[in-house]
Amino acid sequence: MEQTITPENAHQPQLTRWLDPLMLERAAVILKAVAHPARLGVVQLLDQHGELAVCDISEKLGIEPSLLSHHLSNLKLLRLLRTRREGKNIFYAIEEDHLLGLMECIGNCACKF
Amino acid sequence: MEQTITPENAHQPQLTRWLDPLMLERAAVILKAVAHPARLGVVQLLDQHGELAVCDISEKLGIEPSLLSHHLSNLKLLRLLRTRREGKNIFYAIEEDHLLGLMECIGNCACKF
DNA sequence: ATAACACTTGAACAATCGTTCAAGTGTGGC
DNA sequence: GCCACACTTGAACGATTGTTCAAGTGTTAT
Repeated sequence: MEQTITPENAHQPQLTRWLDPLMLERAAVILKAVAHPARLGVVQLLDQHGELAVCDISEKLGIEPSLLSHHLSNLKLLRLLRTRREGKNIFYAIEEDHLLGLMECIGNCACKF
Repeated sequence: MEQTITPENAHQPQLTRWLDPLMLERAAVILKAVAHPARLGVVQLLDQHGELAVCDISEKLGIEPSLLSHHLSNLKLLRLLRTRREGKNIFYAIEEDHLLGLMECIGNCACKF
């Protein structure tokens, strides 16, 4: 049932990269990992501050340390964030720079709704 | 527990857009909507072909029409896709162009894992 | 050694999502 | 009208996620 191509309905693909089924799986895993308001908030905060202790993130986002820790470990497990201990505190920062490109795009998308 | 800013650890935010809590919610909704291998596959196919009937997508992705229909209606509900009926067929196409920017970014991100 | 702080972990439960199936609507051909 | 095709819908149920709570580890200070 595909349309026949004529000059009027000709279509130019815009994606430069073709993702095979395995890549689609991986892409979905990464998207799911950030597809949560709290986790998006974390990424945004870390972009602003570069590095933050868990208690600071907890306070700024109004999320219980325990719940936040679960969210953070999700992101760390996928190597989207990294940690550094300094005394009693553990500082989180963005590890995967492509995350910011993603955030920028989703920002553009979300602002239209 | 925030770090004091000195020239050595100074940090430049990279995001140009600040998303408030409501926007973070919306962004998460959109991300969740695409965060599935089948739905990412649909977006990719539609970028390639411009417009496709459900039976074509079903065949190309190897997904049962019923399940595919559920996925498609998710995406349509959020106005990420649009439809057009022609005879017995219903053609789907990408409605929200920002989707492609998102796909491009997630492609870059996923290829590193 | 004890206590306080910062954070993590795991189990339990609730909430959401993905999939299947059976029944439904809309369209075109005979 | 009847049938076949293309697709949608809704209910059911399993699978995955999100959240809470109580108990745990590691660190510093006294």
